Amino acid sequence: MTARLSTRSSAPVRQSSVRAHNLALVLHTVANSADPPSRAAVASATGLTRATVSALVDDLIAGGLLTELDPPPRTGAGRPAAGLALTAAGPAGLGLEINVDYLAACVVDLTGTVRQRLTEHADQRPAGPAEALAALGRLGARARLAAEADGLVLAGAALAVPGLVSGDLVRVAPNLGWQNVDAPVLLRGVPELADLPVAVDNEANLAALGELRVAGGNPDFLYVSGEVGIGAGLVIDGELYRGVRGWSGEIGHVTVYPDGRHCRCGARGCLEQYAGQEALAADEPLAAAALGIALAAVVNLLDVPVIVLGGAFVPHFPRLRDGIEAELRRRVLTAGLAPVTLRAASLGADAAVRGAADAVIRGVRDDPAAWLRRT
Amino acid sequence: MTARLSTRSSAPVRQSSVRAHNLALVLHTVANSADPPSRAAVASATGLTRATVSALVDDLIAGGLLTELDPPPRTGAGRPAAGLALTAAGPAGLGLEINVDYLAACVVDLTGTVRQRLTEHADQRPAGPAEALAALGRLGARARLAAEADGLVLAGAALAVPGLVSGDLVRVAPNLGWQNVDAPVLLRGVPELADLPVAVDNEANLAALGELRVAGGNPDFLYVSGEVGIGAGLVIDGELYRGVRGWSGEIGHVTVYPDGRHCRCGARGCLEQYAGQEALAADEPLAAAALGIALAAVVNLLDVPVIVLGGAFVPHFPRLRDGIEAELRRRVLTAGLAPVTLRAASLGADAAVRGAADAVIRGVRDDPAAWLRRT
DNA sequence: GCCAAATAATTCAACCACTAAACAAATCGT
DNA sequence: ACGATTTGTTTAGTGGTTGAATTATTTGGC
Repeated sequence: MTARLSTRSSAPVRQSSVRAHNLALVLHTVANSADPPSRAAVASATGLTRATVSALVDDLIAGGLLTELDPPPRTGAGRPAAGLALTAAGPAGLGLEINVDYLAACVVDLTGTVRQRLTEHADQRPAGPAEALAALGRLGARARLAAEADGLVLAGAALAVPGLVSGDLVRVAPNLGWQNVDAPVLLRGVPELADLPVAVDNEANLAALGELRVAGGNPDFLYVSGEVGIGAGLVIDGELYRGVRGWSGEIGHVTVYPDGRHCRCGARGCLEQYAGQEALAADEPLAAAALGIALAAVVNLLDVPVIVLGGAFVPHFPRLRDGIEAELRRRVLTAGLAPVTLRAASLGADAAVRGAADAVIRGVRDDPAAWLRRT
Repeated sequence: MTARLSTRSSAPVRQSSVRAHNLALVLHTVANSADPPSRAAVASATGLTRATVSALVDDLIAGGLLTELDPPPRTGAGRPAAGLALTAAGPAGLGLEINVDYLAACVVDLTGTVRQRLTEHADQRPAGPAEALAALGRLGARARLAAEADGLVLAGAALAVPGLVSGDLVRVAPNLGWQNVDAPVLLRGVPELADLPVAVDNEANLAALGELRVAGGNPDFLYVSGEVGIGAGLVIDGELYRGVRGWSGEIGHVTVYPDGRHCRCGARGCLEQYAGQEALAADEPLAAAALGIALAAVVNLLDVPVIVLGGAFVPHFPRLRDGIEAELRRRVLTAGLAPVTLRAASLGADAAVRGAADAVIRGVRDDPAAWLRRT
């Protein structure tokens, strides 16, 4: 079975694209193998010939993305295989997060291991964007130095923000009081980060990516993040769905009770009013029902088989679970055909920073050819 | 700019995949050009060289997908260009639709022109699946014969059903009273259709595809179909999103009033109870508000910029518009940043059959290499 | 009327990436 | 010690794209 290339892309395909794709394919295969696979194992897993895999692996080793393991795992007859693994001392991603009451930075290497982790607790609202991001940049610079001392090379950075992001611009971050902030420029004002490409994304989106990495299992789920507001990251087929303008996942403002409580967004009956952090802290009895109603809408619309509750929902999960599941059973049309799985996130408060760092190395994994070209 | 091949596909890529992709690229370029383009124009539009385009075009002409226009459009100095266009007498798609009170068949050629159109009005519920599909098959056979008399060759058929479909199986079609019907097998029971590949999909999904073709413009929209029930087809980046199990788009059972009217699905307050065909016919005052609440949820979750109301909503659109838009302005978080466009469908009752036929030729357009290989 | 300029399309050598098959290397079992 | 077995590399061959040169066909100036 040969691949159907995505038709929508209106760019021509050359031989070099074939190589780029197959490099990524080999890298993914190695990354997703339980044990370090041999070149031959990769070949049979991918459908490429051993000759091709050898050539690709040579490139990946030369580029510092793969390593040949020293003590070859020996099994049965035949020439012993050389095990392949992702390089730990290669490209790494810098994750950054700003939120109402803390800053965080985190470095993750190609294998997904967290190599550095720094946090700074302080109210970020009074400082304003320029100052807060400068402080975050300094935190990131410290993490970078420490990581580079370990032999890592940063491939880029990603910033998690609690707000709406278009492209690289933070359009609105209500809880920070920000509007139209060009975060990458401000971050790169810190000299030690000046050379890094910086991406910006919504906090819930990146947290969802973090959960995807850790959960490992299902590549289709909705991650619901309970912070001051409620946001959601939708992962479809292992890929984050950001929406046309990048403003998807605003589940906190889905209407659950049309004539209900007034919300700070101007509407009435938003989910946030019944299941936001304040409502949860007040032991709000309607929280589970409200969540169930909103989540049932998501499942009816999108046929998502798994829902992951993260952030502030995690400690409340045991209390909320039954109520949510009851509403899902009742309100999801296809509940009888296949149940919806509900679970708590496995990552805690650092899901977003970690997801941000993950997003960077995911970029390297998905397009290793770009990394090899870099020199 | 060379293409980033989709990384998710875990299949290897060979040179033949490159050709397959570039064949599709050339075909799309010709299809989307206002005037019949020359090979040179296609080359500069795609980024391929003229040599490559010539070779690809030769294949497409030999395979009957493209035609060289006879009277070459002359412009300025230089050798006159040979205009390229999709072949009208080439592969065509057979669309089939079964609904509560009618059967329909329709043949669309590669250029998107409807070449045959047959309808049969009758209540399909008493007959049962086997008989209803046999009747539909006979209707399709008549359309096929007429089309083949015009020199068309059917590339396949697609069937639109008002119900939940997994793979090729109709799991539930409540309004028809069907359960677990293997529609392709029953349809191919009609000898004249025995050789056709038959795909099955939800009626709203296919109607959305039909609308995509006709609308031409925006490749991101939600199509909401008001039939006996309310379904929705979500088109993202020109591609239909079907959900993990194919059960997306059940907007009719999104909750709008949690303690509202009882719905036949067992839940309370479903949209269908306030904006279904019956409610519309009864001049239901809550219809616009209910639609607005449900649609706002979709936009908050998915950031869809355009909503198209089709089916039974079309005649009621002028009456509903203001009410829906008011709710959207109020309840969509990003309404202030960019408005949501609401419009009535441009296709009428035949959207689904037509979309079904379109889906078939879309398959040919997206993978012309498969068609060329067929012989 | 003829030649130059211009544009379209084709031809051909070179290149790149993959395949298939033969070959080399390294181990196990007897 | 030797064959069986499996891994990894080498080499020739194939398919597909590129780029430059070539051929084809028109317009416009003199």
